[in-house]
Amino acid sequence: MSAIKALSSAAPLERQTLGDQVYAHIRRLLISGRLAPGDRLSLRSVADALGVSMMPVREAVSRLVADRALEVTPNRALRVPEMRRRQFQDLALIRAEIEGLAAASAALNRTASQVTEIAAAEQRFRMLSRARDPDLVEAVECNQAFHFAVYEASGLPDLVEIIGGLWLKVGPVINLDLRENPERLATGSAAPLHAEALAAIRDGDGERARKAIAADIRGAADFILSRNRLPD
Amino acid sequence: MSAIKALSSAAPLERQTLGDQVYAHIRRLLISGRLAPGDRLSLRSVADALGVSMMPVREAVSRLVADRALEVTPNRALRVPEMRRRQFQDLALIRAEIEGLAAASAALNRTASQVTEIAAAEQRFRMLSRARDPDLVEAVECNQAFHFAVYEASGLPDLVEIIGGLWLKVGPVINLDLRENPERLATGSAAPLHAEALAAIRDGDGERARKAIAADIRGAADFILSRNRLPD
DNA sequence: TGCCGTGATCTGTGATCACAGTTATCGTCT
DNA sequence: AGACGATAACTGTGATCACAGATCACGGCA
Repeated sequence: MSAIKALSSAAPLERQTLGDQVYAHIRRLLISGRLAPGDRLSLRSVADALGVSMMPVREAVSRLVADRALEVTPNRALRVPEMRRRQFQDLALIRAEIEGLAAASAALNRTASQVTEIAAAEQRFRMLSRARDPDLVEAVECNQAFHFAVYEASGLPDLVEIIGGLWLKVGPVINLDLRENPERLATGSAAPLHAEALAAIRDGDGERARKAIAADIRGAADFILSRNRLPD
Repeated sequence: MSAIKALSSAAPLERQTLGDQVYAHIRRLLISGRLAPGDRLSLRSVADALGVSMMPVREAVSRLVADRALEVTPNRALRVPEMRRRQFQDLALIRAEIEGLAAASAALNRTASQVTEIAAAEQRFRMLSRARDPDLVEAVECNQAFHFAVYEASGLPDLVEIIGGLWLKVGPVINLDLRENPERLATGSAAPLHAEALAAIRDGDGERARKAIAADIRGAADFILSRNRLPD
């Protein structure tokens, strides 16, 4: 009996179906901006590219369509949705509020190890934004790592999931912009606001953390809106 | 050419696939509480019950699983997730903030016709909560209609969608509770808080609307938590 | 040269089959 | 009678086939 106990105790074992893997793959492509608004896909081409059958792709795509991260037009065309200017503004407002809530909650509920993790992510991003010729893909990933380190520290997994859905929508726009305006990394106010958020979370000051994260989100959104690359 | 113009102007034509219909069907069952936490389903039984093949059900279920409205256990069992006490508390906090934001936004952005629609929904709910032997299913639907009339008036469809996902999670718990404690309809503070929210939205007072909706949500959640029917 | 019909090709959607793994049932043995 | 074990039924997952509808390119008519 002890052998069985030993096995069962070491088996969290959440299985990864092929559909889950395909979902994670396309999701990464979207958040990192490698799939840009307007890009078209097809179930069969994705299936061939990933070396799987059409079924797991269908499962993954149906989830992404439900998330509004992809859309199926009435013409049966599958593509990354275009984001209208108005919608991008609205999403920035929503994100500032929701991610601000997560940051405030993180300041109140974070554990010590979470603080060190956030600090490490903040340092990585700061170093990268000061580098002479920063790797943009890495910068995007570092920014994401910092933000979600904060959000995870909120202790509200349902909230983190909602934020993940929001990033899935704005990811293509934000990262496509960063790729075209790399100077924003150095000149933007992201790095100091991250440092401010980290300090607030360390001090347990919820309102200060909320304001820092909200300002970070609004700053990036305002920059992109000023470049006016969005339709409408 | 004028004939073509006449045709194209009258064709929004968003098609409803079978998968969409099955999704909407199961979603209604969940939000109205007819599928309770712990209930088990199977793809084939649902397909047979709805008279369709297994495929549309798979598509609908995969979306609901992504929404955490259903779960597939490692044993390949498909069921409505149990909600832990802590998660329900967290969701109430999140809902108060997010739905409060929607209410505040509604107070600032609502149109005249939206105000009349909200007022109509408020009146229907008030009448029903005062009735001697109220139809519980209808009461649940009226409550939902009022809340979403408010949220729609925010002019933020992305926010409404997020709230829909939250209701999908808490729906089974809330409506199961209401079914077992029908007296809460009359004794609870839902009706006056709805009236307060309506008045605030009519006056364009965002903060008052936010507080009223947040209080409504917290009131219902506190009642359910006091009944202590949730595990953990 | 410009426009429109037409067929080949590709699209997502739905149905059916195959399979490995689990659960439940029933018969058998002690 | 009670516990065990084999077998049958059922589970979600994945692959393959079928189909209606849409797109695109090519060719013929004006």
